Amino acid sequence: MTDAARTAPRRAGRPLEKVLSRGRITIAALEVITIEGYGGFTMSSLARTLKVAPSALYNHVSSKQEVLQWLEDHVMTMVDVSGFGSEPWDAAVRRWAWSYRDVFARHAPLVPLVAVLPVTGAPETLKMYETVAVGLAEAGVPGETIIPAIVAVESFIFGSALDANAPADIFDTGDLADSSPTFTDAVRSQDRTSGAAPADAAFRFGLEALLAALESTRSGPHA
Amino acid sequence: MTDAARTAPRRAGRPLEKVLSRGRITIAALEVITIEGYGGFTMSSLARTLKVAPSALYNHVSSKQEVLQWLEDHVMTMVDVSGFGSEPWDAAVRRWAWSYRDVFARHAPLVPLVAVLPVTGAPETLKMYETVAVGLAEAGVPGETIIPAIVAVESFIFGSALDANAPADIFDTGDLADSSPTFTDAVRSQDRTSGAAPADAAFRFGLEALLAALESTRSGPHA
DNA sequence: ACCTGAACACCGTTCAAGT
DNA sequence: ACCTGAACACCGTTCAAGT
Repeated sequence: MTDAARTAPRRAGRPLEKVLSRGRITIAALEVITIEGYGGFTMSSLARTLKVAPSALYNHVSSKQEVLQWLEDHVMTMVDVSGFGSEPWDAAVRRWAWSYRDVFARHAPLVPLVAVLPVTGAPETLKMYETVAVGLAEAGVPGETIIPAIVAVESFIFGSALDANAPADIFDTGDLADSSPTFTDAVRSQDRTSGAAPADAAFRFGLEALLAALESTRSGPHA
Repeated sequence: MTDAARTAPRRAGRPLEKVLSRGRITIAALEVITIEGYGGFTMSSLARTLKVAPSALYNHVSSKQEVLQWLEDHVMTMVDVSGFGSEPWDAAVRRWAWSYRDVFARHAPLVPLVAVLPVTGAPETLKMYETVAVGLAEAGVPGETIIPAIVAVESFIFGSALDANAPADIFDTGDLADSSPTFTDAVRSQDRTSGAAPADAAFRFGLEALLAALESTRSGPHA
């Protein structure tokens, strides 16, 4: 008999795991949001999915905010870090950054929360940071530059995730076109390389700029 | 007698402007938020400041969201674009970007709204874009690059504005330090040039990266 | 045309009472 | 230890009734 089984004995017929736990609550939250969107995500709808009274949730969670923080950490596992250790450093960063942006474009309401998410309570997020930090260190990015670089890329990603949700006509100047001729012209002639969405062209521009800056900080004969 | 006066006659003793108008509602909203913060900003508190019943607001505004969009456009006037036309292009972009980030760091809850703010209803925002677009065009940035460049810089600014509100210990790994040695090391050795806040070091890194990318797109013998 | 006051349909959260 | 049901203190928004 294991220690765990001895300290937590259970009657036969009962489920092996508690109905309400961080894990179960988190995936229920993801389920609600996938089906009903963030607008339909309430403590009530979450409780309904878990077949429990709303008040029961508060035996396991201190607030809706905390559920969202759990969800945020979970969503981080969907970000693709597989390039680190298997591809050249810049390809790995590209893969990571694009998937990071795509994931949070689908979870835009979580973006503002990231600024308040301490890594202590977000183990998956920390795991991602560690992978990226190792990747940059092995690429020869100096130690004191790694955090500013990660934060800069991440800030760009979060802003771009919000921007990815902008309607296509957000820059249509309408009847104000006369007062903003240069901007209106720029909108008309904007780069649409390979039919990419405007948000994608901007993301590529910024990401490549950040990659070039990273490249210029590298030292030594690294891969 | 002016046309305006003829078409809008008023009795003596009445205020020259209506009590409730986009302008008045906007500055009342700013007042509430400055004093009570975004958490204290409700249609009720807004109405109280304007000495009016909450329901009265709906004769002038379709939703709280719309008030926030008006506010967002107003906040844009606080961004410093004075460098364009008076400084070298890169200094002008630097001044603009830093002040843009600072303004929205103080108004972080408005950040997610920007993705849904059409320039048609945001004349001040459009004015800012026009100034920046002219600045970049005169600097020799090609027309098709101007929009992607502005969007990239802006996305970086919005993400950085959120990041500027992060607590100082957000990257403290605590008892998870063992499982993330490289990241923990990087946090310990991060660049603190001239005692700048971590968020500032990251912002500088990213902004200079974007400026370098802009520089490399310039053509011709421009200032 | 624009205001008031009452009402509606929600929220997130708390807490006594049960098992 | 953890659940239920009722309650609380709010929200944003609508609408009939007034002027």
